[in-house]
Amino acid sequence: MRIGELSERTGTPRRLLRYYEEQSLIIADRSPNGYRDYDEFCVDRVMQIRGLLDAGLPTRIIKQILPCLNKPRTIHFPDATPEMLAALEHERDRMTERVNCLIRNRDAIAEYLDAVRGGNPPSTARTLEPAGTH
Amino acid sequence: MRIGELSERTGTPRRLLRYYEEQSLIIADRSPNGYRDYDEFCVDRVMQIRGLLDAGLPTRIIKQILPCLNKPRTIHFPDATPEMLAALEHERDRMTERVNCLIRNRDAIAEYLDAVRGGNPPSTARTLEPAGTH
DNA sequence: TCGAACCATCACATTGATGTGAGGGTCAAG
DNA sequence: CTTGACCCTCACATCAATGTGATGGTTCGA
Repeated sequence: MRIGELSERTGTPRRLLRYYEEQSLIIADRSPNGYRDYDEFCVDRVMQIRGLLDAGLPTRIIKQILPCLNKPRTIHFPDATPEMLAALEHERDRMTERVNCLIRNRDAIAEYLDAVRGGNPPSTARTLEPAGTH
Repeated sequence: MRIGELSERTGTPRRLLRYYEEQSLIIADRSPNGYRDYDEFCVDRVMQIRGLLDAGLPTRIIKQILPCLNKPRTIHFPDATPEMLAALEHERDRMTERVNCLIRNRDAIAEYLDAVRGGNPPSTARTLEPAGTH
């Protein structure tokens, strides 16, 4: 499929698809005329990239992570250097922190909304502390 | 406390503390000499801001959210317009999506790491789909 | 009184993720 | 053959979150 279709199917501007390619997040074959030719698989891939970006990960990290998230990853383990594994562990922990922080604050918002709309103010004030971002 | 101490205690560059103030995320009194004078409470506040920023929320949104997250929020409900409540709901849902996406991908990384280090490859390949970011 | 260590504002630079447009090929349908 | 809808590659603009430095005021201890 060409870039226009991928763009429509993923809701992603063409500009960004080219950008993701430039950042080595996706690869595209080229038709003889030079047009990008995307695999069907790219649809999921792009959605995943957008999700990770939206979750706050930079492309640099996503590029590292993606190879481990490939669907048939049972087959070939990429060349996993110790440094790379350490980086992954670190990123996993950062993501956990992020999740906790997000959940805490989201719940606070939800609680506030419930209180405002339910008419009964929350009984106990809750203290919020974001995860330490060292 | 002055900006230096707040900077140290929160691990945040002074530049950013001034920036957060410019974005109306924190407020500082001024000493007669013009120095910023921060309340003790600002320490938590700044940590929270950093957590939210790190979680991917822009300052514009954080500014909207923060008033609802104040500790003694049992006392005075801010002027909650319907539009504001709707915005909060929307943001709450976005945060939920974000959380789900992060968890999915984090678990995939964790599973990969476990597999690599445990020596036994994962038995079932899992398909990952990020939350639709409309 | 002088210097070190604070603080202030202002302003320009950078980085990552994007927007936008110019200038120019490809190709199918009319 | 021409037109419209694609595609290409630059390349510059923007926006938010930061870095960095210039220039100068305040405070305090040696």
